[in-house]
Amino acid sequence: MARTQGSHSDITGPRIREAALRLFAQHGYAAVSMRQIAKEVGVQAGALYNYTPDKQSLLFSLMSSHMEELQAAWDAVPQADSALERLRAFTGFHIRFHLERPDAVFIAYMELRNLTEANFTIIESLRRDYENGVEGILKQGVEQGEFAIPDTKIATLAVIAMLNGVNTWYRSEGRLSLDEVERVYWGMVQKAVSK
Amino acid sequence: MARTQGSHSDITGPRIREAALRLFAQHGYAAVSMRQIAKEVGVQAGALYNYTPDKQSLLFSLMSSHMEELQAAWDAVPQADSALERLRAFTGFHIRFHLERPDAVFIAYMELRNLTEANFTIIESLRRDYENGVEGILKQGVEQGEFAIPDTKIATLAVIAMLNGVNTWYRSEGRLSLDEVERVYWGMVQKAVSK
DNA sequence: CTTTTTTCTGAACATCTGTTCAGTTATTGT
DNA sequence: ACAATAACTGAACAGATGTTCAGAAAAAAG
Repeated sequence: MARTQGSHSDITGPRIREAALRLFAQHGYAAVSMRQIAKEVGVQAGALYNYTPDKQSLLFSLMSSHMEELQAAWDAVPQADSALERLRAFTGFHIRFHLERPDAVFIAYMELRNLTEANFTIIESLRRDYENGVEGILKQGVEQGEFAIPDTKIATLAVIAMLNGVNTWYRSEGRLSLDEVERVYWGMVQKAVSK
Repeated sequence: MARTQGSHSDITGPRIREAALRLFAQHGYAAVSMRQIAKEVGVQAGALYNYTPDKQSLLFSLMSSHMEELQAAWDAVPQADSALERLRAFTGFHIRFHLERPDAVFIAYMELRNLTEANFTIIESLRRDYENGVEGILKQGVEQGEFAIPDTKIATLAVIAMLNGVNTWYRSEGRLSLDEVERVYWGMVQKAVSK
């Protein structure tokens, strides 16, 4: 056998990325073989190499796509004038964006150590850009006298870490709605940075 | 060759655990081979099996030891009367304990997916015990009217997630001392749960 | 219908994987 | 000094690993 019925790169390509994303998130990059990914897609392992030069590039591509989508989505959110309102918007955005992509988020945080040095540098830079955006809000709030923050860098990381935590426990069938989760977290974030 | 000069289980045993801990944290459980661990210790791979029945047991042992030490250390901290003071003590304890064992902490959070189902259940149970202790403080604070928390379960996870974040950026040679880090985080935690 | 291009198979590659175990040496006990 | 035990080696095992590639079949283009 060779080319199969209905095969098309527009279909197989995305399916490979979806399978890799799910499997990497579930078992870890190192624990997942190219043959497992191929099997999930219904294809032989060799066929994957029409879509990625190697396994490492596949991981990097998934991570950089995620980080760029994150940044682009946040850039698209209209910014209010007051720092408080901007921070509230960020809290909601971050929670919702991350809950929509648990696998990608998981990989972006857990598989950094499996990137080559060059690829790691790139992903880290993207992450810093995103963090700097948040720190900008906190700095603005301090300047305008809205926030009381001894160290905006730490506060940035603390806020993000706190919000990321939602991914470890939230289940859509659970006790709380997305709106309620957002409200509870916003309450804590808002108080944490206030005077 | 066979038994080597100066070999002793009291020495080799701990060295295997240390090597495994560092390597698992650095590259991930699945990415580290028994031969790599053995090489680090200066021994052949077969010798490891005098100290662990298999690789999975080694991982589980490292994780459960960490969780039990964590719980024991927290139990040993004298508890104040007021919830506010207990929460302050917890904040300091948690930050310091975690910063002293970055590798063990990393593994305990990242390698859950590489545990067998039975082992996962045990580790999860230990983690819940620890979390319940924190939630107890928050509940007490709410009852005594010291704290304003709409959902103590979420707040517990949020506080822990925020504090865990310190491990991702803190460096002992860095800008801030441990005391300063503790003070900054306590400021945020305290405000986040207050009225 | 014929040609070209795209997509995939299936086998092969060298190397690595966790684990077992008979045999060998160092240490400990008598 | 010798016997018993503890600690380790080195080879072997069956199978999995990432990656390459000639060839074959389906789809698209002419």
